[in-house]
Amino acid sequence: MSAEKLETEVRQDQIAQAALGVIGSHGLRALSVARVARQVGLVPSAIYRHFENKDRVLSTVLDLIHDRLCANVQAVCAEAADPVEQLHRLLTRHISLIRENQGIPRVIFSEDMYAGHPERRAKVYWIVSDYLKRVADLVRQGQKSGRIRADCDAAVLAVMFLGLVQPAAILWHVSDGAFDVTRQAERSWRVFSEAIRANGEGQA
Amino acid sequence: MSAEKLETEVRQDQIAQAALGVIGSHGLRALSVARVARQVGLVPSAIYRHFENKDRVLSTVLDLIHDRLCANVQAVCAEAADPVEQLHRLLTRHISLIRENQGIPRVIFSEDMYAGHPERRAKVYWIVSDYLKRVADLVRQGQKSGRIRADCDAAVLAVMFLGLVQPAAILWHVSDGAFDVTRQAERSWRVFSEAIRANGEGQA
DNA sequence: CAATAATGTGAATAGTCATTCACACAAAGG
DNA sequence: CCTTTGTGTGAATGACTATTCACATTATTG
Repeated sequence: MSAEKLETEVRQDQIAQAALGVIGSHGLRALSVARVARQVGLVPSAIYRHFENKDRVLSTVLDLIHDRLCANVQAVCAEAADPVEQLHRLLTRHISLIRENQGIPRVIFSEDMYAGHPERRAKVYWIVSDYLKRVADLVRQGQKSGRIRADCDAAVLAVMFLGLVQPAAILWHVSDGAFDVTRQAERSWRVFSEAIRANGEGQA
Repeated sequence: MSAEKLETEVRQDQIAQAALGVIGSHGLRALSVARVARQVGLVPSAIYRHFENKDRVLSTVLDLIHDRLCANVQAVCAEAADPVEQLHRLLTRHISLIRENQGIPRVIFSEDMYAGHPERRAKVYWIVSDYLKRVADLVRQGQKSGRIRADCDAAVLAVMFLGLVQPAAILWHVSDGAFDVTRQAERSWRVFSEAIRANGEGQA
């Protein structure tokens, strides 16, 4: 019984998404070539028609993650004009993203991803740095327009912003969904947004 | 060539520490029984004289982590009386701890640790929750004594507190030490401590 | 001092996994 | 129509890993 023949680009996409899915539901350790193949409806050896090896699959998964993170930043830029509102929306979007796709934090935080692979470690670092840079840009815009206090380094605030989601996300998946990420995010956003608002600005 | 004979309790300790060390420097995936044995100066099969199986070793590693986290909380309670100062010191200690022992965040955040092991997942959740509960207790004391604003849930602030270190720690190890955790922690602590201080309190 | 229990050793086993290879089939282009 | 190229298959291989077992050695206890 042979699977339908599809173009290599389609398969590469399917495989990367399947891999991210497997990581999300079963962890990086469970990511075997056989498992990904089964998910896509292929036989293990077929994977090698589309990828040189497992490393390349993981590399493509990283690209996928990068794309999704960037898409969120672009989306909030289009949705709102006020930088503080953009950050708020980004927080919400970020939470939705990792809620729907647990594989993302798992890939980023799992050192097994890059232990012994300096290039991959560098790639992960680049993805996170790139995301932080974009967040910092939003902050800087807010500082320029006078909505965010200017006496704080934008980069520092960007990392803090990430800190609003990260422990909550981890608690959420360690607790197997019991921890209320959304509530935590809302409440901590209130504290954070008050803290970064420029003096004289009222609170929403 | 036979290794020195030591009591099982000593060996258990050595093995757990060696395991944490291996995870810290090479990741959870590299944690094989053989590697831990070599680190301790034993032969793989000797591990089974002291542990039923690999799972038990990992369970003991979790106990080790729990002990160290609790030790930090107790230490800052002894060092300072002011809750805000206690939190500040805890932040510093936490950073030192994970800097010296990268295995700790790796074990906690690596879902491979507990994927498919519900009891272990529960144990990790318990460790994190217990730590958060202790941090929240510090916050609550600060609220009672009027040093920390009372209009925020202590548990929410505790998670935020964890958020001050966590992304920084990850950036630090993904960047292979290039990211300046200490600087990030100091600056974000400034923002955070101002944000949680009760109105009318001056800033240090 | 003898006996017993605890600890360490090396070889063997069984399982999993990534990767390779020879072959099958289908579409595209000459 | 036939050849080439791209995609899919199943079997085989080699590496690595956790775990077990029969045996050796050392410490402890009566």
